Amino acid sequence: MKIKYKLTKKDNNCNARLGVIETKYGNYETPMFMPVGTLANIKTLVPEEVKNEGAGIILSNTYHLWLRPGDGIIKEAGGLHKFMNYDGPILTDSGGFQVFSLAKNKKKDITEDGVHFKSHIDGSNLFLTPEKSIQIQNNLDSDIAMSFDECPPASADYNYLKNSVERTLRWAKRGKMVHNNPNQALFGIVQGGAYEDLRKLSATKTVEMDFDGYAVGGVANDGESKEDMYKAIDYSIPYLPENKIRYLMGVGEPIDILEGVERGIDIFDCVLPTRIARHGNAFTKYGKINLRNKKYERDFTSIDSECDCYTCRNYTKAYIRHLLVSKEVLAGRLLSIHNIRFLIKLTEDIRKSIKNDNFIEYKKQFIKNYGGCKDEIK
RNA sequence: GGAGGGAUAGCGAAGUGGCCAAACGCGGCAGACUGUAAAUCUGUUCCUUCGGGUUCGAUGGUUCAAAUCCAUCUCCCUCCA
Repeated sequence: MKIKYKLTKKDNNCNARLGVIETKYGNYETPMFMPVGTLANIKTLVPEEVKNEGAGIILSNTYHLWLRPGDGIIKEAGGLHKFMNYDGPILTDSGGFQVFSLAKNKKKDITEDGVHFKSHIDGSNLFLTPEKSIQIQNNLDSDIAMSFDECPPASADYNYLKNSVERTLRWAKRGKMVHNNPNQALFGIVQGGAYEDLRKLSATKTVEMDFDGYAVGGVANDGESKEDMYKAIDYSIPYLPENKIRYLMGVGEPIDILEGVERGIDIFDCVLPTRIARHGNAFTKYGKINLRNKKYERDFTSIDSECDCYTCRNYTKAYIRHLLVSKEVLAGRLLSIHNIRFLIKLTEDIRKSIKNDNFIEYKKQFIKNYGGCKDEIK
């Protein structure tokens, strides 16, 4: 069955909203954070561990799985869910972002037909098109497929963006035309940088094609300012229908999630919680902390005494620091569990606050704690 | 007893008259990370009141100038008796 979205409540003071995503795996409330498992795994974790922290939809990636092991193999395995043992909803990114992130500073050729670029694995020539991306995602049999878009750098100028937006619209149409998996939702992606007219153009034209959901893309890229990112959302949201999911791609800083929710975003994904975990950092309500720091050497308390994650219930900062300093993989695992839980708990609290009509107050309080008084976490 | 080799910053290790406060690696300390080429990358690591000060086993010497040359001493390693 294809996922369905139901809007259940709109906030009185801003664009924040509550919703439910109905799937064959169960119902999931939004706003929601989706952990990223690019290569058919949430790095260092097994599905049970991700689910135990409250995860619903997770992400995986067309480009990476196309190259390795190959979407054909995953199809043979019975689809991505079976292949990776995740019996929950999976959203697959289209590969558009990889063209941007992998081929950055390298040879790539974006044509009307598609994108020629080089494999990050062996340098071989690759050609990805909107149709190909949809076909791969069909083979993966994800629950939500994303349109193949161009994700231009934040530094792109107006003219470049305009052409890019128009091409991405044509790509979206082509992808939609070949998409024929009745159990798979297909989302369109709004581009246009921080320009109001381009976002409007991209959003209205994408919505005209009638996708199952809409994403705001091209944000949080290389040195983009926060203001531009918020503008990108503000300029897109007014043109998106209320009864469809709105997805802010790639965003996962706690404050950005709050800003996104306030502007009307429903779902988020980000590599940040798992990446910074492997690099020794933990989210806390007082900001990010680096567990490798010497000050935690004899800190025999958990990362956050109020956190209900597996890691905080069982391990101390001193222990995690020891694992980090010793380069033990368990450190990255324990921190990934905590960080994923932190963002999921954040969205749970956000939902609660919207239910209680005090989202703006909740957001204000969260931001006041976060960033300010890091030492309180000790 | 004899012959040779060696001692360099927390550790390992380059350097063998000036460009040396001394490469590089490790260790230490810190930072970055937003649709994952990331269990990665970057910075920093003698002291300093940022003017400078004190270093290359120790002491003395040669020289305008010494981690680098000479002398003596201390310790370590290898080989021969």
